[in-house]
Amino acid sequence: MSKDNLIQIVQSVLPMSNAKAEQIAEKFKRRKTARNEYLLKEGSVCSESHIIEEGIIRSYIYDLEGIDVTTTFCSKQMFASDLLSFFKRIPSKENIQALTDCQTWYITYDDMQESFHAIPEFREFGRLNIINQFGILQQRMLSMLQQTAEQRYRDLVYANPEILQHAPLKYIATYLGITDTSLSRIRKEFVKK
Amino acid sequence: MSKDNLIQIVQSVLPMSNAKAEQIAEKFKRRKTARNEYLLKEGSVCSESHIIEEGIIRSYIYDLEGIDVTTTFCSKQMFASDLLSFFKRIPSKENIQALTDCQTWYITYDDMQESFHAIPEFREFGRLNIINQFGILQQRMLSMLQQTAEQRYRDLVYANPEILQHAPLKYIATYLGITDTSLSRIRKEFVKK
DNA sequence: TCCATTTCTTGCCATTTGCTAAGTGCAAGC
DNA sequence: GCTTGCACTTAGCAAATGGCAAGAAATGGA
Repeated sequence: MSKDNLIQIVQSVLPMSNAKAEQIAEKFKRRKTARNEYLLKEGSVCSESHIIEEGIIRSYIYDLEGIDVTTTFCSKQMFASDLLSFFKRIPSKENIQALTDCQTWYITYDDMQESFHAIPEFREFGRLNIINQFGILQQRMLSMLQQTAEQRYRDLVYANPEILQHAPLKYIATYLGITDTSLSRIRKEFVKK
Repeated sequence: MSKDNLIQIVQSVLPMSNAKAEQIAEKFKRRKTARNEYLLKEGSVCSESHIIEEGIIRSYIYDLEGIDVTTTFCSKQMFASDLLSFFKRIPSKENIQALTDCQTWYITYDDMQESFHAIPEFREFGRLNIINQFGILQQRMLSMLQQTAEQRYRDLVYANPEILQHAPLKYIATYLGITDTSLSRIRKEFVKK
């Protein structure tokens, strides 16, 4: 029930003294979210940024034809929020939903903003988090440019096996940019090997 | 030769007084880069972040098979740098090269860092820039997930026609995630319509 | 100007992926 | 037990894309 986990996560993003890490961790509050509940619904401004302590979260949007497209899966120690909505204070196009029961640590925009200007280490911490998110997305973009759907599926299986256990196939398919039919075929081949 | 252009760009990212915008613009220096010259080579730490006043820039990396993959095209008013390398002070995997003669405004890491902690408006400006880059990448990821190569090409033609005029087909192809052969065929169909 | 190189197009065929529809298995609720 | 809905698989065919190779067109240097 202590914030030790959170403090460790903070220090893994940016090494700093325990005292400073505790000061930053103080700004976060805990929340439990039940399976299928939403952390954010499209149309509202994202006012909380979550760090996941336990559970699996999925973000998705509806495209022009009203089809649901998975934009992100998040699991332990990852950040879940719509950065664009959170920092620019604009309505979100994303839906963020718990795929399993979740425990998260979250900070509100107002608290973040206050700490951002008041605490130099928080500034660095915050900026680094955004940069890390950018790096993750950049890596994923590269995989879209270079790799086949099967390779992307293979990578996901090795990197985040727990996601596979909790997300239905159709969610994984849109995350990989293919149809559920194709993913089913890929998975069939994958089992053979 | 004045910094008026730059000041306008700063204010378009984050509305602020002329005085503040000038203060931020003061931190940037001008550079001319000749066609084919590099703003960054892989292996070195990115120590300058550029805003393009004139010209076209391409970023690319070599994948595992040594094939060159275009990660970004940048044109007027866009930002060119390897954010991961710039902010995390790690060696870059990217190469950033001028496709045409360019004029850019750039800020060094040290100057950025100093202003980031000293000037509240600069903090907001800097953070917003990263967020905007993130948003651009997110949008592009969506297009990879939902759209066909032809749709992506079509969007690029309308959004950045000047890139098409200066980048050879093979660069555009890897940017879109397809082969140059396929892009040639897509382009052929495109002309018909 | 001429040559060499690069860029782009095209054809042929293989592979991947999409689309539609049917069928199976499973779990929840009546 | 039965129905219903959902998740997943499978099949057949169509469309998109890739791989390779040849040749045309454009470019850049000497």
